[in-house]
Amino acid sequence: MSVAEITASFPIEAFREDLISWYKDNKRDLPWRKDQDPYKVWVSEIMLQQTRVDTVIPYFQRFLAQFPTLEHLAQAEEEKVLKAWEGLGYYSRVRNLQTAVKEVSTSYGGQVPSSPEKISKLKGVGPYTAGAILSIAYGIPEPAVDGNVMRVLSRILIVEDDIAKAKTRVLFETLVRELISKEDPSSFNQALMELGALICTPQSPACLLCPVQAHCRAFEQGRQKELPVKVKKIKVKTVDLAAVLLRNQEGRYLIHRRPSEGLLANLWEFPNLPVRYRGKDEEQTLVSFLESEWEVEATIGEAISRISHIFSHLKWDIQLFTGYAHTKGREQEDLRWVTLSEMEQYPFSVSHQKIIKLAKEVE
DNA sequence: AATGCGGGGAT
DNA sequence: ATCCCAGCATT
Repeated sequence: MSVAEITASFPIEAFREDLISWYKDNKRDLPWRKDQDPYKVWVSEIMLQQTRVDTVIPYFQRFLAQFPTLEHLAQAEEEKVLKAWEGLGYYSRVRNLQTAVKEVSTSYGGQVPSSPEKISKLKGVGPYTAGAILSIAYGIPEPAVDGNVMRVLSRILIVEDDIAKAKTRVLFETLVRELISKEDPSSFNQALMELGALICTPQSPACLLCPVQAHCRAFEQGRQKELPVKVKKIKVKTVDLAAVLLRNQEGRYLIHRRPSEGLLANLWEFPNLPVRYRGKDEEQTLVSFLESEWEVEATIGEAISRISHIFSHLKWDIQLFTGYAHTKGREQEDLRWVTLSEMEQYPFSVSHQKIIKLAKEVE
């Protein structure tokens, strides 16, 4: 959806007023809200990156006591600065902050720049932090889109783009440029974040207490819990497997039916097993496995292929061997010796279909 | 467009 | 356990 489509028929002015007046009445009394000193705003915004307000408060107070001005921080020993950050995490934040503060001291005469272009060049100042400092310290109507803002606006306007994607943040920045109060951009930006922190929370938003409930499309449709859309990134784990194309004297191949539950349930496959370390005697592991599992005596030949197969949540890396079976092994419902043409009747997963294809090429 | 980077609170 | 937090730099 385009920005124009999203904001069509949205009562921008009423939304602004309801949001900002709620903010002014309900905002928390936080230590970095005592004045608009750009240095203090800056420090607070860096500390608040991926870090909760309650965690930041004591760090902010100690840090400002120790480094009360930009010049104090610029001239401090890095080790002292790191010590002040100890336990807060993401330590590159504070090393970048000191680098940037030194830059401001030498290149800008100690004045934190007030243009988007210049402030964005400072180390550690990304799109969010730039907008936050510009709007809060200088009253400049720039968007400051963080996780709160994307959550709140995705619900109010029903934006279904995946907020994990980088370009979605750009979409929200464009939206905020339309919505933001030109009279009080500081309150507007902070109000969106405050709303996200206090009312429009991730799991169970307190819609009945929400000052902009009347403007919220998600609430109207009862969809607030579906938003924002965020595709969870699953760390794809690689599983190394050794498999064997096992042939007997009749030219038949051994296949096995997978368990009735779990991954690829009831599909057929070639004998295989996970190997802990790639290259560590897969052959002998296969021989032992075939013997103990199915009483098949086998000789493993050469590795003929490497098959990679990606699932949604894991990746198989299969090393395929040829093999010759001396015995038939235990008769089982889930174990069969079949010819290549008979094999066509059995369901295989794609990764094992790749093995069939290889078998046909070998024959 | 992904990934690494810290640590902790809420559910 | 999992999510997510006033994100950014690097690749």
